Amino acid sequence: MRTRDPRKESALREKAMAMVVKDGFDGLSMQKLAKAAKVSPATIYIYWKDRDDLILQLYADAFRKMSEQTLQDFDSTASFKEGLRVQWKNRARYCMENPIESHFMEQVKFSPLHDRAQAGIDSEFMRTMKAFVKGAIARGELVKVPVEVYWSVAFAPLYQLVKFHKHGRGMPGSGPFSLDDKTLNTTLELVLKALKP
Amino acid sequence: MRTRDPRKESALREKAMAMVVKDGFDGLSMQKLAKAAKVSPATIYIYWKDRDDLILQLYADAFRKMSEQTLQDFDSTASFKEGLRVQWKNRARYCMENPIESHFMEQVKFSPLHDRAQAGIDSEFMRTMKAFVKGAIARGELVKVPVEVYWSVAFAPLYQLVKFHKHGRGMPGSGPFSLDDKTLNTTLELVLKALKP
DNA sequence: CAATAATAAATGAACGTTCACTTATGGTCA
DNA sequence: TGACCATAAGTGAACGTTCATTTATTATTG
Repeated sequence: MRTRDPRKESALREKAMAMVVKDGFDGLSMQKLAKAAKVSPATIYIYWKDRDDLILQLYADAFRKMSEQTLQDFDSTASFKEGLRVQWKNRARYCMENPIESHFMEQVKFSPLHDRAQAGIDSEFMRTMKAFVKGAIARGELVKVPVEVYWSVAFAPLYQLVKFHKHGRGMPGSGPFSLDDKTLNTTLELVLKALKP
Repeated sequence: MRTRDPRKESALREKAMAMVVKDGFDGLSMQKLAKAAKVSPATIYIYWKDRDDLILQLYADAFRKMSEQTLQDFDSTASFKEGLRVQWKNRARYCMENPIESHFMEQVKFSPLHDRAQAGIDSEFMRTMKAFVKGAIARGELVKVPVEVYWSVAFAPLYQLVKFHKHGRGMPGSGPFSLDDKTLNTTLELVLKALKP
């Protein structure tokens, strides 16, 4: 029995995400992907059922990786402030170190595939995050608000900063922008201020 | 000389945005669009140069409308708090009253077309927003931070709430979610707290 | 009548996917 | 050890369909 060549699969994964990031989902054609990864179009269908299955699996794997890295060194018994700080640092680091993968995730998030992509994921991650919020509220370290309000205030600013960074510039008409530790901390402090009871 | 039928153009505009919202940019095919708007495919090319031109013009018009509505009743001499409140209310109202149009804008924003789409826009809107921020900082009503940090904290939470609302549910695994005035105000208060010096 | 709107039909290219086929390899038996 | 076989990996060319766009022609109106 012939064995699979793992380099083929990883080449396909890499090129597929790069194509989506560069040209959107329109830009991901199976034949162009095959050419970019130097395999036959038919080979893709050995690894994935079809185009959607490929995208969905790429998303699921990226999500798993992002989740793990975001909760690295996260101590659920620590204070809210410390917990959120760790999550911010980790998430920012993940985005910086895996720009294509994280950009790809964002593309899926804002596509009609997002529902199906999220559906196939058992989210330990989400459960941990929610427990963190509930605990912090119970201990009086966090203003008592619906979880959606919390999420919007706690993380949306971070995502926006990362988006500015990825784009290389800030507001339209502004000069170049690069997300450094100082900017990240400044923003985190504002968010912590907002969420303090 | 024969005159254009404005109903054809508006049908095309409406159906085009609806198709992008429903199925993403993959889903916007010129032939399907023609069928949906009950015109010949060739008719589309009377109104727009090509597919990209169509999308770019739809975006430019939507952006203009959004800008106008966001700054409706906005008084640049009022306090920062009141100014931001007006902007939030207006923006939220625009999104609620024009769900397809605003969703379409978001799709463009997260697509590779975004740069070209923004490039063709003379943004009076952005200039007003920036002047508002600068003035508020100068008057000591707003914490002194880079404009990107301000933007991330001041508006990203609003966009996230609208996204939850459009999606009809909050965090994955949570129940239904609907953005009401109370939730909007709660979040705005948190943001104002964050941005107060 | 001149000019433009609007169309039906057609264009070649690109799409996702499959088919018929070849190649490589771990296990089996000598 | 080495020949052989079953099995899955991998391929190039082709499938029918749909894509964006154009062409040739007709319809409408200032």
